[in-house]
Amino acid sequence: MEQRGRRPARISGDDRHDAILSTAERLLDGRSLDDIPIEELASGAGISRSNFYFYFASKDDVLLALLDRVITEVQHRVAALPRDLGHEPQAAWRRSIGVFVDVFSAHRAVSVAAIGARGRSPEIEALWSRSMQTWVDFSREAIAAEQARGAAPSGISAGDLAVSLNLMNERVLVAALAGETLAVTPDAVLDVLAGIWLRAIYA
Amino acid sequence: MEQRGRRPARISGDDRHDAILSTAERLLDGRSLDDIPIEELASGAGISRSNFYFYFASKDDVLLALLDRVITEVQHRVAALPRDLGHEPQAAWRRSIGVFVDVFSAHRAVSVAAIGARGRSPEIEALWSRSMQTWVDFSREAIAAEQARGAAPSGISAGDLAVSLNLMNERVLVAALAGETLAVTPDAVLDVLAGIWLRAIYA
DNA sequence: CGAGAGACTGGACACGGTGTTGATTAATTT
DNA sequence: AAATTAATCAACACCGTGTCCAGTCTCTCG
Repeated sequence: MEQRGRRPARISGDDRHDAILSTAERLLDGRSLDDIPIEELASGAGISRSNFYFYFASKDDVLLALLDRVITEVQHRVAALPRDLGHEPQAAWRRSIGVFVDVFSAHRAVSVAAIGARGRSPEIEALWSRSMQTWVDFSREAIAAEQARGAAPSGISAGDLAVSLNLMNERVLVAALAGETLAVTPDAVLDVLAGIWLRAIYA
Repeated sequence: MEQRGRRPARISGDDRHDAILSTAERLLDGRSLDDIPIEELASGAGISRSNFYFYFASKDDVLLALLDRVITEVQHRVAALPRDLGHEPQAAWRRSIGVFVDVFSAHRAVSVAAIGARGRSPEIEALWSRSMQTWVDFSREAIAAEQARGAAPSGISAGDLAVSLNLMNERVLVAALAGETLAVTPDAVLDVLAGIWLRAIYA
């Protein structure tokens, strides 16, 4: 997602780009993106407000880049997971869910901000739902396989289960990370989610 | 509601108030609140933009009023539910969930907009989480009772289960109502949610 | 070394939306 | 008919975004 037309040696351009990103991630800790004027992102990165637009088209564009990093990390770790559940399905499910909990927890501010920005930014919405789609597909196939081999009952379709459980994960995790009043405590999240998944899938 | 006739000096005021509300609900069908300028709410209600502020402090204030109506309706119907599950617990759970699905589906646009506005409006956030709290309390106690009488296993705490399942309902329902690409079809929502609740609670 | 190319700045500006003020009109009470 | 109060609107001040551009700094290469 980079268009590099900048042959010349000066590297500082990329530095600035990254400086904006890290400034954003830092400021995002404690404030919502709406409350952060572009001026502040720029000055935090040591450049002027006008020059900000040389690197990003908007604040949401910055958040998009930030989210992209996080999602890439998740995808890598998900891809490294075995496609079938092995002989210890319960532990395998737990490990899968653990990937999300781990990565999103490690980027708390970005995750929370990105979910909040879904409503106003089509790009963020698109990136997010594209990723969700792959995770849902992954889950659906695994559930279907368990149902096919008779290990799981088929009262609820694998597709509906996969969608609902993934949406639950999203919401429960964000609530915990955002410190909402109604949330599971962060260190219990994995246990609770994994527990519900197993019960919902194997009944 | 009373005070019909010629007595009250301020008939038109209340009319305007309501006109704004219904204009908002109408416009909300298809557009997000951000995309609706106050000017349009005002003109839809037959008044000038400035005069809008005589009735509401902001757009979010309108949405708050709208949401309040919906939540009041839910609370009434929830309150009418028997506090214990009777001799047909499964049907009782399904009925409870059905209340939410029914009411929020009947006010699709408002529900979706309100959830989206939680991020920026503390009042909406407060109203919503206050309501969520009562539903979570309701569920938690019912689950705890089932666990106490040995009908449900206690591997996951009643509190965590109640929070997670309610958050799942919120997310899955909104996804369906908003027509997100990743969603359960609206008429399957109740079956799927009830199915997962029962499995998660009774394992 | 000095010229040319980016990178970068600061300031001006148009725009769109929000929220406020104060004067004004209309309805009602006394 | 005077006083009161509700309702209304036009005009204004404000804020953040995004655009533009003329000018400056600094690196690199011929």
